[in-house]
Amino acid sequence: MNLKQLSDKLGLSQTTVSRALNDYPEVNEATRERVKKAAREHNYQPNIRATGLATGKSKTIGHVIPMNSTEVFNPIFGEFIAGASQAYSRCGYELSLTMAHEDAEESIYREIASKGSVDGIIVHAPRVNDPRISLLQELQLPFVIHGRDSSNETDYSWIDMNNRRAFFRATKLLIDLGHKNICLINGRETLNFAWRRRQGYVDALTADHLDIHPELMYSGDLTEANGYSAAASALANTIKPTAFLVSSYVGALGVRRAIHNAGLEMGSDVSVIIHDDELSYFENDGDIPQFTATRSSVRDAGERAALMLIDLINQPNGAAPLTKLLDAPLVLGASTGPVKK
Amino acid sequence: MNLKQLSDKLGLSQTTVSRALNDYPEVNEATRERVKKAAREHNYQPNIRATGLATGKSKTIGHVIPMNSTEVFNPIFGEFIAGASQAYSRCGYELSLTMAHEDAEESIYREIASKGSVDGIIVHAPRVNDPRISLLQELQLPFVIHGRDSSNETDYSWIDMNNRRAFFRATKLLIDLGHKNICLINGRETLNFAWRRRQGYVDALTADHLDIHPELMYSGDLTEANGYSAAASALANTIKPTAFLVSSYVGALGVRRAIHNAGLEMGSDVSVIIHDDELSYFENDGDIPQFTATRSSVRDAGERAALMLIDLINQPNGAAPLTKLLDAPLVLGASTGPVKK
DNA sequence: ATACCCATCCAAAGCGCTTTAAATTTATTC
DNA sequence: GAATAAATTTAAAGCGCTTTGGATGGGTAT
Repeated sequence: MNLKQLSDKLGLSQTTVSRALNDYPEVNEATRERVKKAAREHNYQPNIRATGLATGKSKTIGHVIPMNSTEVFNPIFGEFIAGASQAYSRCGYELSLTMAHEDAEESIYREIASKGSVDGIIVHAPRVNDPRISLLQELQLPFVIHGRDSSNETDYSWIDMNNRRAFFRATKLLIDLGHKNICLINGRETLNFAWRRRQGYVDALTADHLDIHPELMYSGDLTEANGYSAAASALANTIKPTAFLVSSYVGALGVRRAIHNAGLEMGSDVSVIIHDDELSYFENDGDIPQFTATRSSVRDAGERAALMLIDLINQPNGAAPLTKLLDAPLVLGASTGPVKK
Repeated sequence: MNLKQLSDKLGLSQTTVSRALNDYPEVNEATRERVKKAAREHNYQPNIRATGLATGKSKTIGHVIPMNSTEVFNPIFGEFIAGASQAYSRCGYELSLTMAHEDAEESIYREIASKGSVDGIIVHAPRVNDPRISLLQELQLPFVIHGRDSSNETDYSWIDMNNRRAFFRATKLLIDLGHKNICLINGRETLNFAWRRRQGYVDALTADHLDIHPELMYSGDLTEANGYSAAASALANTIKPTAFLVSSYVGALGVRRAIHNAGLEMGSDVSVIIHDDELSYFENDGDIPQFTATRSSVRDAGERAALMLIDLINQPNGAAPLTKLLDAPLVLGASTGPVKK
């Protein structure tokens, strides 16, 4: 069923039917009701490509997920997108997903822009000194970044949590508990979020005049396996950590395994603080959460980011960039305690 | 830059330019080269909506992810989609993602179909007696299911692993090791895959004339937390299990925690076999994998499913359904051993 | 009754592409 | 060299929608 068929059936012009359905004022209320009823009955849906052609809008938002050579698909992306899609379905947008391998990244973004299949895009996992920002500015495609690029001074829209601050506070807590050898098991530090978390960690140690040991700092894709091997090798180190600061729940599961394997108890022998993105598969709550954590819902961030982008798209051109900084409170769980003498 | 501008610049008709770019035979080779060169230089990309309107194809595949009230986003979906998207980018397709809440499921599928925004869809997480199959058949939209509905006798395209067989073999291995009280920690058994896995488990017990204890069978979203609480309560049971069969790696991480918390050692005190979907965040390999597992790559399944669907779309109508059954070999790891007397 | 105003509704153009039907040019045959 | 066939190219229609620029007609003021 298309517009023509529907309007023929109603004995009206396509113009009137189209206007009735899109709530234009210049159509009689009785007519509008009649049209809407018929549309419902015949299950009429305007062809999205035709609408797109006519309006120049696609009502589609692109999400571009960077893939590096390790080919790891981070569950965080899924959770963020689940949040975003709630906003999309409320606002009548569709979601188009693209995986962009690092080596072809620029051409992928250019192609998306020139193909005109999306009205805007969400940029995931910004790096330190990320070339995508200026590229997208050049391409004139509205975008919102999940995260920031601290090294970029230009104006752009982003939503992020306060990574530096969160890890500063987490480190401070461990220091206050008497820990001196605190091992940081971080995400890839070419990524901006990880870089800022490390800053928070370093700043807190510095503030308390504690030594910074490079051999206590790990960085990489935070898989369970990597969390395990980082923690295992840290525990075998000459400078033996009494506490771990882990950038993700999943990585912390590996850390927990390493701690157990070393015959130690988490919470008493060794303290652990994680950052908890509140992934639905990895809830860390309850009366006493398993892990002490800085906490910030990535699903919520996804929903907010989507709404910001939709705002951006609907604003007249040259709109001021939107930004949102989320706080990640520190939640006490069972995995931290005073250092053992 | 659009077709008209490009052809004006070249002094050719739109027809010829379009044909040159789409490799139609009726255009002079020299002309074709000239056109392609110009297109490259001006970074011309045909407008996808216009192409779609003209051809009636959208070159887009829809993935519809079911969301139930627990709002859990399974990492498996992400991994499957990562695989599928490889096929899409090779074949020039886009990927459109929709989250479908259970209560509005039918209308969402209907809307997708009538809006015509996709050429076909991938159906995730089929249930036992899944109404979506007949719905999609009625809607005449090509589709491939990741999984099957064993209760549906009609012909449709699917890709699945041999769930029953895999869990039969896994159970058999545990029985051979002397285990009698084997606890099944399964996914939601309204989902077909989980239902079939349970069949395999029950069949193996039955084949060896072992008792089937309902209190040794758990079913639910296989999160870490649920895996933990299921295993913890099983271990506190009067019929104390000496082995666990866990439907996912993530769930098994919770089971592992429960085992440790009970002061037991995995592999010696308690055996565990999991199903390993080879999620990139949860590798279970190495010389001796952490867990003994039935193994099947869900990313690979995603890629195959995508190719199947593209085949289906490009075949003349009334094409025979495509099906693919993947085997899930049993891989020995460190988590299994003979029962302790 | 006349002029003017709204409230409604409609015909047709246009979005950027593909494809049919036809025209034009070039090559081949006798 | 005329007739015919083959190779190229083009004009124009059409995909399904929105939107511009009128029509149409009843209501109101004069």
